[in-house]
Amino acid sequence: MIANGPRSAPFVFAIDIETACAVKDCPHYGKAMCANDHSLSPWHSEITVIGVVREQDAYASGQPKVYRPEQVFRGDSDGFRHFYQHFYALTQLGGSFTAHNGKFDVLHLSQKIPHMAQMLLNFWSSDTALNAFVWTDKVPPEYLDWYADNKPKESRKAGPHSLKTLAPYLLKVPAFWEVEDKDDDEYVLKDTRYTLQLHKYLEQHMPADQLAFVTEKLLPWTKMLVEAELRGLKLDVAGLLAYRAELEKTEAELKAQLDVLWSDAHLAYQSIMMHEVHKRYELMKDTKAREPRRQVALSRVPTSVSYDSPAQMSWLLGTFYGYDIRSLEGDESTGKEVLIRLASEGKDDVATFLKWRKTQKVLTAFIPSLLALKDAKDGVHPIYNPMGARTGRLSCERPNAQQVPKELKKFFKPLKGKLIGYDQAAIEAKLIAAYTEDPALLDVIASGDSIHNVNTTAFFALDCQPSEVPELYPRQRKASKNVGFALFYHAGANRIRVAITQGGFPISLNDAKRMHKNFLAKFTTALSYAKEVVAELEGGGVIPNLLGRPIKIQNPQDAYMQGFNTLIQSSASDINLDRMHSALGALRAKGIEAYPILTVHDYAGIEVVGDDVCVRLADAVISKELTNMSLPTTNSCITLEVDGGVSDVWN
DNA sequence: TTTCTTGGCGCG
DNA sequence: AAAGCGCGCCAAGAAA
Repeated sequence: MIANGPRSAPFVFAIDIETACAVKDCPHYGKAMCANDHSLSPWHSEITVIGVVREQDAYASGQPKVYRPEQVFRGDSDGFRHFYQHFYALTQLGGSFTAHNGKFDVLHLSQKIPHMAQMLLNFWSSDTALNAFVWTDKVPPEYLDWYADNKPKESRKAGPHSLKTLAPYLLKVPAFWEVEDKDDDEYVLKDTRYTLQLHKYLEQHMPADQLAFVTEKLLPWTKMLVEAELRGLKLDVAGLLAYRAELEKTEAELKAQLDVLWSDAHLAYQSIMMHEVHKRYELMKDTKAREPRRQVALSRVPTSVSYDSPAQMSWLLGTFYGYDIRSLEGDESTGKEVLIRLASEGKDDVATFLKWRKTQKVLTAFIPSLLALKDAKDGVHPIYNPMGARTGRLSCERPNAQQVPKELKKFFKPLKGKLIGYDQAAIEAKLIAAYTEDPALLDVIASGDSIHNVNTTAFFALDCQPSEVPELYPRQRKASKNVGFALFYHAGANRIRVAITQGGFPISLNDAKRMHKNFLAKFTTALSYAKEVVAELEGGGVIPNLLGRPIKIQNPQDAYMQGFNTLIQSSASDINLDRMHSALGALRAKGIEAYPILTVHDYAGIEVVGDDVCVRLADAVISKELTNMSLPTTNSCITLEVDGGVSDVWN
């Protein structure tokens, strides 16, 4: 079965897999569409079907093939073996493969057939979804609307980079949608065949530089992400549970305090609700049925205000206690901004509520999902999506490693080795400086100072040196830091007002306007360059970012707010991935056992397995590679710097 | 009953 | 005319 003959001309075949929920006690067990997303996770799913299609050409005798690999649903225990043999034979003939979002297929296949993992990465040569995502010539919105309107009710919506959208639009094949039962030869083969056709189409129609960015950069980075997902991290479950117990105690105490502080509000709320029930039932014609139903409704009236409900809290704080819950933007809200202001005005109940919210957030949004997502060995496998953000940044889910609170990071550990992690220092400031060559900004970078210090002197009209700010005006600096880089991206005076006020310096809008002026005067060059970028993008232009990713704003009206930010954000993100990828390559070239395990926008985390000497060497290699790039400017260049080091846990 | 939207908030 | 940008997850409430 394994071909030994001479290699034929290189060719591309397509693969596609379907998966189903394999969690026995999940209501969606066995289904392709699982509301709990089990079918999307290799640690909770089974592969039901694999489709393989190669082009029918001179050297091909290959028919489209379908494999049913797993015993659970089909009883075909030889499926994986047959798939492997076919795959191997194709690669021997000179084949490499394409897929639509191949990260999904490669991840699942690698997890189920570990000995194929390296081979899958080696022979994955094209990805139609990545290509379509990067391609600046998008499917027009009118087509997307038409497509959404004609979608059968039960099907999932097809996104702009979905095969279901791209194949009909670009290849002019009949429209098709996702089906409930994907465990079907025709369905899989249609997807696989269209993927192959789409691959050909995109190779022919995409600009060469855009295609090259995917092939040379984005695809290799994406392969690194597959490795990170497969490896994952280990949860310190005992530590996490202990911490949860602590938090639960705190939460209960805070809630008890609030219940007392607000007992009159709870009573009032209950009586209002009851009153409404009575009113509703007075209108009911059928007087015989009325009473029993009224009693049921009354018994269901909540006895207290729910602290989880923004609407109810708005009633409690705004209506009942008469607090001014208008945000600085002018609209009513129970968000942090308002609460911090009220607390600083001496409202102790609000201060307690703020603490409760913070505790509640960690207790509900993070800890339970981490415990639910862990695999049998306490492993968690954050899944990255290189197409998840318009800017080219990664998004991340199940769990989202990008939003783990600082306090929980220490419960994430590398599987076996040490975690060597580094942040890119001030990458956003450096990129703005490199792009705009603003003298003031270049100065800040060259002197190793922070933009926040300069902002502080500008905002508060201080006459000290920026470097003296942390020493002399720490509180002002903290407030200024709240503004961050927003002003480079067209934030206004009101944003300054909110940020500085939140930082403990209540200021008027006029104060903020003066601060804004000071800022604009300080960085005129940067801002005028940003303006040029915006003008180009507003005209529908394409600008390559620092790594060659083509940047285009689909809706030109958005270019004013998004344009410059997109250029900077995408560059920062791409630099981080590029450096991390390079670090990994350098480690492996030295024979060091290393795994990519974390990436968070400007942070790269690599697990290294080995003795102390090995880890020290790895640390040197990593910090060298992560900074092994300079941002060129006309007269000099800006070097990268990183903060971090070796640790047993994240952080 | 399920699905979608909103407000809120964690992170960069 | 005025506007920081980019995500995912949770609970409540509305819509279906």
